[in-house]
Amino acid sequence: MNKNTRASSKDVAREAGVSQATVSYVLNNAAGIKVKPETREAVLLAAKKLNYHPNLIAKSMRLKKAMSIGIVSDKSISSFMFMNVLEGIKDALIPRNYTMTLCFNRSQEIEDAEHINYYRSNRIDGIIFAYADISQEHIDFLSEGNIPYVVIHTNIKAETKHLVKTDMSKSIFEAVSDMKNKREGTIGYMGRSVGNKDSPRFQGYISALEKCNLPMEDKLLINIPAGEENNLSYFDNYFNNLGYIPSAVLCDCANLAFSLFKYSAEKGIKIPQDMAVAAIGTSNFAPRSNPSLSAIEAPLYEMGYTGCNMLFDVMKSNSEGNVVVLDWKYVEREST
Amino acid sequence: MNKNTRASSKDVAREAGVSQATVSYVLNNAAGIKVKPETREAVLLAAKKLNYHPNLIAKSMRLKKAMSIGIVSDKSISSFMFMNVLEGIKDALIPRNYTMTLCFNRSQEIEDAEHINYYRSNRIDGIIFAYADISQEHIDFLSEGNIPYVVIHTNIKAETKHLVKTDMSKSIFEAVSDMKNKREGTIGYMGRSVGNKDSPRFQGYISALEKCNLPMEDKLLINIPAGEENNLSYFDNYFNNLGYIPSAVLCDCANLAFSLFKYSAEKGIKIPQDMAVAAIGTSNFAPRSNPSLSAIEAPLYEMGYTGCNMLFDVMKSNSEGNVVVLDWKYVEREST
DNA sequence: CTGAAAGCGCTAACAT
DNA sequence: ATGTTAGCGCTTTCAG
Repeated sequence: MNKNTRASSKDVAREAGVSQATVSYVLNNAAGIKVKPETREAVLLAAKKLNYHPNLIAKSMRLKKAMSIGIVSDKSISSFMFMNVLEGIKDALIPRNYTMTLCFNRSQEIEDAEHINYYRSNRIDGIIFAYADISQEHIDFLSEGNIPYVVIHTNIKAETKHLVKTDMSKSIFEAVSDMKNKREGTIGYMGRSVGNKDSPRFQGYISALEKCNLPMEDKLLINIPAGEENNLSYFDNYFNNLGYIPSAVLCDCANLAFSLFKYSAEKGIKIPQDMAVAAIGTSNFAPRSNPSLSAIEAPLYEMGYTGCNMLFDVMKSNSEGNVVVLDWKYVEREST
Repeated sequence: MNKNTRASSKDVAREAGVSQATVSYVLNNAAGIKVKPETREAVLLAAKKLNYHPNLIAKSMRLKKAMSIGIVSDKSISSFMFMNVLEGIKDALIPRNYTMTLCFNRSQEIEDAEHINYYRSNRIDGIIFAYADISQEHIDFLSEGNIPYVVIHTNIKAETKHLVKTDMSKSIFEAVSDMKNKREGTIGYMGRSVGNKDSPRFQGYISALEKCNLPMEDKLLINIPAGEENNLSYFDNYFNNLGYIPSAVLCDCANLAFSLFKYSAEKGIKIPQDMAVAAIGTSNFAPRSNPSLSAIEAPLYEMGYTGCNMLFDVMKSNSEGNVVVLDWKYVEREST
């Protein structure tokens, strides 16, 4: 394991009594090359005996590939989301024996950005922007420079040809109809997105109600501003104003639902018997709350996996462009 | 910028009318080598003209260094902490032109761990465990294998020779005496660590009280279990039981303090005029709350920076071992 | 002060 | 079916 005593493919060749080329053929399972079984065995044995690990820098050099991709993210991303996307990327990387190089985006100048530098100096073969804030200007720069990249984001403003984005309308519909099927009644909605024409969450709720032939009234809505998720008095107002307990409530983020759980426990409202609760949003706590939270969740892992595979397409064929839309998932748990 | 038309140092040499060696000397500011100013100029000009970026894979190969270090972390780490540690690592990496390779720790077998593989195949020169759960067995494996590593952690159980850890006692004392100096009275403590002999937070509070000659009573303490930070009824109990508003309260995590802010606002308790509040713990929200939160914070950036520099020592000299203890910092804001 | 040349460890024509 | 060999782009002795 000592750095200067590591075995090279030459050593393996000598040990196995074959040429270096044969070692390479065997160890890489080179396509279209036939190797006698006993030769193969000998090579494999020698490699094991010498504890041989191919030097990837040398391979990289020869192949003119960095065998690594750069990951650019945003400082503010939650680690839960980041890690899940990364897991997906990772699984797409493993079969290709690629690594992830973390890039920091500190410079204002695109030219000086770390990922650009890394690409130019052959340290990475392509770039994934995972939930990173990326400007149109930046994207254009990459396109013009022929730098392989993919953007993974749930709602990106800039126009880009290589994109993995998401759609939550189907899964909101799924959640709403699930709740409707389980108990007749009305379905309320709470959160910061109430009334917001541009919010896919709120709009998803509205059109789900329509499709399900459920009544839509202002009383069923309550706007709870960001940061007020833990303020239980909003719930008092909501139920007092409504005058009854609706059969279900959809929250536009998970924390709001957890807060509602607490309120309900205090008031003796049983979930899901008296009222079902579902949330739109991804949280690592959803499976562990009491009751566990049924939620409409971003396909984080798939976004990473798909995005990474897409990047390899771009790197290989210089793909013209590809926009993939992944559906969010309705994950049914105890609260509905 | 196109991959197959990138200029090499050979191209620069030809353009400048010098040899490849001279290009290398100039671009690396090779120590002990004198180059005529006009030659240097010519090289620099040619490099700029051809938009030359040295191929780091080739450099890596020649130098027999991967020029990257592996980062191993824990899935559960908060992104705020992770990112801050990473920033520190990054700043230690930049002057050395090193990159960060992200490692996932999925395998149960140490032998198969990604960072071990990466090291053996020359993809990384060393490993930083940043807030990662690492077993004694694992550390011993690294030591025996002579694999350069450093552990960065606030409280690690395993014994390790290359460690950056922290101490919060001084800064807790600082916070307590600051609050005492500002207003006479008693200083309470709340949180999950109350009564815990092994908690550096609670113990830090206890010994700070002693040093400051402040009274210590059970009534000044309240145990608020994890997950109950938003349950304001604990505060009711606390103040009712105590019978008065203490001059200050120390919370053992930031979220608890934010909750206390909310409670105080409802009850008309002015912070810091009626009661000062400080917290032990790192939160990105502390500077932005209302009032902003005085807090005892982990030196995240410094931990990363110090740990990374330490790793380079290990890689260079095979350092025998080094344990650095960094102090937490008392950051005074509006709430005290 | 600068150049020629070797060589890092690997892969892939090409030759046998 | 396997071996020979050139060469990826760089750094660095060694010569001049």
